[in-house]
Amino acid sequence: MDERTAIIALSALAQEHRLQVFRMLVHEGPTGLPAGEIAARIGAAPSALSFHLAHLERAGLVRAWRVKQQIYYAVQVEGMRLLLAFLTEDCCQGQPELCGV
Amino acid sequence: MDERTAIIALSALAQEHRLQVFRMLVHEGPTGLPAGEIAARIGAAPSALSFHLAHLERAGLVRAWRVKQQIYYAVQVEGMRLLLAFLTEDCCQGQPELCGV
DNA sequence: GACATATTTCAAATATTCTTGAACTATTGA
DNA sequence: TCAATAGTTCAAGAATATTTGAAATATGTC
Repeated sequence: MDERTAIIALSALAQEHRLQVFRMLVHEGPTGLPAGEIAARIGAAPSALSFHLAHLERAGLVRAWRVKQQIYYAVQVEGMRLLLAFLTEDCCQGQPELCGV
Repeated sequence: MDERTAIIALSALAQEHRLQVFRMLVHEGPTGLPAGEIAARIGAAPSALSFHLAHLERAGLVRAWRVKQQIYYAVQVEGMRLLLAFLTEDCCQGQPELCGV
């Protein structure tokens, strides 16, 4: 992961509604939830939610697929994993015992 | 960690200069670097850097201490650890094998 | 005390992000 | 084909965040 991508992912998570959505999807796992159900649970307008889901998807943190009229969203674990790895990369000049990560 | 705190930490990292500073400090480890050295390395104005360092400190991601006229900054690993734990909390309804984290 | 150095604070200007509501697209079922 | 359902897109306005430069603070040195 490069810095630009990491900022897209971090800014995707650094917003109240999107963080709630992300955590909801992390909790749900691979089954995912349809957009409308997510909007109802966090109490957001459909268009606002669509904006937020697009940000999370662009960041590689969630993926989407259609089932009949509904669009399901689920967490994309690989994206999360890459982000966490990027943040802890090269910790303490390669001597992680120094900082305990 | 609660949601509010997580958003402060994530938005601290979701900015080009601050992410550069954070990664620089992760790399340096507990020794840290003085504010002026950080500003010089990323090419930011002192007042802008001060603003960013304050954001990172408020987020609990770095800590600061004075040595003569200089103020040193170093990564605060516990803050980073708490954030990463928060993001992966309750993954897949407690069945992490479902999503491979 | 006077000056130099390192950094922070503040207010204004600028830039970016978020919300809203209306219009639009895609899919389904009668 | 028509109407209903589920979501998305768009443009405008509102809210937030960032940069800038000047002034202020804190510490150390002569």
